[in-house]
Amino acid sequence: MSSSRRQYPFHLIEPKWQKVWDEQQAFRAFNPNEEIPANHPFAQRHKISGKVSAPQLPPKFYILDMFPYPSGAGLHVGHPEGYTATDILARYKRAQGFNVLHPMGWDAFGLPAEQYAVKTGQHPRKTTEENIATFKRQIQSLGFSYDWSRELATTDPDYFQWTQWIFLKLYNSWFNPKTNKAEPISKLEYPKELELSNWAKSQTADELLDDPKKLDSETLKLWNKRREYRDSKRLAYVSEQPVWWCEQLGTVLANEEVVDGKSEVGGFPVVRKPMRQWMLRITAYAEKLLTDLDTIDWTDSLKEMQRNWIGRSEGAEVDFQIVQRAAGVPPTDQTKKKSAAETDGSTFITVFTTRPDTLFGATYMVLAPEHKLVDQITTTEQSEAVAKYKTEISKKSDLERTELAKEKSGVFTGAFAINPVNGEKIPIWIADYVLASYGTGAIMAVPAHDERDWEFAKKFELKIRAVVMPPVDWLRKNAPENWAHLEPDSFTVEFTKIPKVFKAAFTSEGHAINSRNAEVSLDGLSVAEAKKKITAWLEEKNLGKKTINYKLRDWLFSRQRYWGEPFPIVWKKDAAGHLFHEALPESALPVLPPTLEDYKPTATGEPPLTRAKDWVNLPNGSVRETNTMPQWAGSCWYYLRYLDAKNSAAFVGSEVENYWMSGGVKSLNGEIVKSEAGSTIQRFNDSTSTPGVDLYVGGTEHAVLHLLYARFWHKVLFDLGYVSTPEPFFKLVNQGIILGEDGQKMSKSRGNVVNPDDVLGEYGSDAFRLYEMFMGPLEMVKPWSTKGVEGVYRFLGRVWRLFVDEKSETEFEQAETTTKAQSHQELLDLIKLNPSIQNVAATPAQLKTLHACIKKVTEDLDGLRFNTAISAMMVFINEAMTWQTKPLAMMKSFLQLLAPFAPHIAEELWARLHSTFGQTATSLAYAPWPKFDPALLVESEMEIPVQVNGKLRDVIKVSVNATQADLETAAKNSEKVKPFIEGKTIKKIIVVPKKMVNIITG
RNA sequence: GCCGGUGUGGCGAAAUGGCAGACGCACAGGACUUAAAAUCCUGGGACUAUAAAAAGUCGUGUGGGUUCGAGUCCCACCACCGGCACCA
Repeated sequence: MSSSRRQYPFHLIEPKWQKVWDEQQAFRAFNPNEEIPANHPFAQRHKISGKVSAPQLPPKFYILDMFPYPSGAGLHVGHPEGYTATDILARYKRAQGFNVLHPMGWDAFGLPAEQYAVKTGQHPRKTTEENIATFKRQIQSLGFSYDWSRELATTDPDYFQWTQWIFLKLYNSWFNPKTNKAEPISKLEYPKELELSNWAKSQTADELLDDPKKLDSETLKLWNKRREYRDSKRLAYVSEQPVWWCEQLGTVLANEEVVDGKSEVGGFPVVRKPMRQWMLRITAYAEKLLTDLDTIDWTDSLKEMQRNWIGRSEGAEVDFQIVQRAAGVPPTDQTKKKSAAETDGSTFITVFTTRPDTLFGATYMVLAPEHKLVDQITTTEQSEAVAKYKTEISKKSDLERTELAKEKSGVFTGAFAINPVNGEKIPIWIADYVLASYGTGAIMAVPAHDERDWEFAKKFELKIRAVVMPPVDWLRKNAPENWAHLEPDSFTVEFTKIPKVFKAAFTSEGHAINSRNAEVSLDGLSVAEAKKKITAWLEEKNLGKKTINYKLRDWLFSRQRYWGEPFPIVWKKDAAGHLFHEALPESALPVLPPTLEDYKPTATGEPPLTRAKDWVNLPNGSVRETNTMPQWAGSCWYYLRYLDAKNSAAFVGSEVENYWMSGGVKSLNGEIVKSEAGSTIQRFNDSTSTPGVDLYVGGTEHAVLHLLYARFWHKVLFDLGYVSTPEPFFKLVNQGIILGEDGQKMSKSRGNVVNPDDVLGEYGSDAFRLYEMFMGPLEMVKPWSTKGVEGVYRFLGRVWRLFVDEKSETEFEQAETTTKAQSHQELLDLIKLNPSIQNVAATPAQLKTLHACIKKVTEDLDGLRFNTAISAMMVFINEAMTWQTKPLAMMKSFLQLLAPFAPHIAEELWARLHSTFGQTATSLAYAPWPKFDPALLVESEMEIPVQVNGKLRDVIKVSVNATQADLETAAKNSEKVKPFIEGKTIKKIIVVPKKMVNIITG
């Protein structure tokens, strides 16, 4: 990099002020009833000190960054983009008088540290601590106003004991559909057949288990059944099911961590493998997670991503009776109803459809190859083909199964089902285009109105019947030849004339045709009407019911890793040898992981923790759970721990939680409103603070992972009464990624990675911060430009020279290169204030320039438009450069505007202004934000554009008080306008007061 | 395929329906300097015309529309970016 002349001594200024802020603890945020030192700038600004309760504190403002994973590579230029935005806002809100909470911490569990441990044997904790130290140094060198007293790392036992504590809450809760919220498992109601005898009720579980002789086998059986029932209801439960297993990573992964059939981390192949895993019942919250999106201020695209991920579909479940069964199984009585069918297990297949209106067009059925009824219904003749197909499918990766433009495949089972609306006997197939994991794993196929069913039916020559009326122009294109000539009238009324097979699937909406039986007719109804009618009929006949399905699956929560939170769970055996799990008591927290010599994952999927035999086997004979929690666990609630980071008695104190998340006492005065979706949200009477985190900034990569998981945990904690808001993050903004200088994504292989340390060394942190914000709108993707950094750096140089005496700066520079003995402060003291700054009154023009700038910067900060706020300050400086005399008060105001963006240079110049004029400087960080005076912005004259027929011809100067008539006259008299209106009739003159004049000629 | 977003000078970008291109970069010319760097001043959308100026025409992805007036609103497309994708 070029070693051009330094614009200003940022290398002395920046460390100086960072040290001052640190010594003052200037950015400590104070909790209710926390001791506020009288000499703290916050105390002085708000004239409070000592222990102050929530109502006496200023209003809260919680500004949060997505905390980083401290990788070995150190900070990249993308991190400070969001951090700078939040820091500017934090400083701005502090100046406005808010009690600002702006914390930072470390999402420190994770694979890289563990992989490094596998390679070198170095404990992941050591690697993690080193990386955190690097990250912290880099972040601190940027002068962010974090309250470091609240720093946390997810790997600290003091932290993760509460992560484990929250897991216990999940474990010990269930979702009560009657109250629509999570409740303690102790309140679970058991079905009648599982009720205990009075004697058994009087015993504790341990008593029963300790002395199996006390138990007759019936009681033991019942006890086990009750446990099974209870365990099946928990929000954290164990399930043996096919999960994503990644051989290379040696662990299972959540759906959200699998992208295109590969692991999101590392891009390794994943395969489906049935394993016993911990799951979290996020699906119970699908509806709340969806509807509550309406109550929070996120971007549409982000909300849409979450909506898509949750994937709500309304439709119906329909029961199809099986009429031909595998050899050796007697045919069932076709008149049997569902309830009877349930007990014999296999006479009905239930499908899910979003188009029950097309039920009359269902000409075959398809089951997923993994569907549990497949083997039972397959006929002897077809059993070989079915078995072969199933084997083929199981070998395929999911990527191969979902490959685009793949031809449909499938096999007939030999069995048939009865279409309940028309009694038709339809074949049952299995095919991999039906997914076992969605809906019921079975579909009714309506080839006339579904692309996939159409393709399948064409390939295997299955019956196709149209039951929805397409529009005429669609018919002209897609009806068979002998129908193509028909005129529109032929199609409108007589349904019998409609061709039953078209040349393609018609999937849009239309009126129903060919859809009636003796009891019900859908013919002529719209899709919506037909759905309603047929669903009602199905429900009446006990053949089906209205249903809602979600794409969202329960969250696979265990990993076969070392470097994660151990589960606070042990496994025990009862007297009959049944294995069951049990929660450790809260007093056993934190459950620390053992130290291992070998951190390697095992090929079998046995977690590495199983190697620590002494740790795993407890003296009482029980065995520890050896899986660990995923990295997302720690990030699900860190924003709550910041509120009360040192609390050893609770994950967060309730008074503290209420102040920061609900505005403390303000929430009591606030309005409780129902959202459209019916959930309760809190709004405050004053519009200044909002429920939850007021502003959360981070990358879009967390749109469906972290942000969905954290909302889920928060809602559980809300239901259980531990937090006071239903949503954690009120406003959320995604910063756009920063590309390399070549417009490509930054990567080592491209060699276009910009190292923040280099930029800081060359231009200083104020310039770096300013540039990150000046590049463009926060949310946009934008390429890095080193020349652009130089541009804002030059701007800071101009600011500096506006305030300091150039001669004295030359002396300073000479002193710096020659006399090494002087301290930094002594060197800085050589620089004197620019004599053109004087304690005089400002001219009206100067005031106007300043107040225009205050207005623009204030409004832009409120709208997070940092780039244009910086432009406004540049305009001010360009103008101020031309002034002979610069009024002191004005220059102070400008520094206050600059301070959130470039805090070091602003503090330095602020201190100089005060000392030079014999004033005492209080910290700029707490100086009240300047207010603009609209009266000063009013002009006496203004320039008005004059158009003729919409084309600009002149700009005239008129008095602001000019009437419409004045404007008309002035416009017509303009020398430049005259040639365009001479000899023409003026049809109309449009005058927009204070805006423009438009003359329309004939 | 579906959903969301974005298209404006050489580049990053700015514009409550009312002077398109603020601000910055790059570039060009000038001042200062032995010279360079740094700094300061000036210029600039394209095209036509001109010695120069004045002036004119066109111009915000494309094509329509609404309006006295459209980058901005409406309709139909195109391109790029992001997400989802055999979810019945």
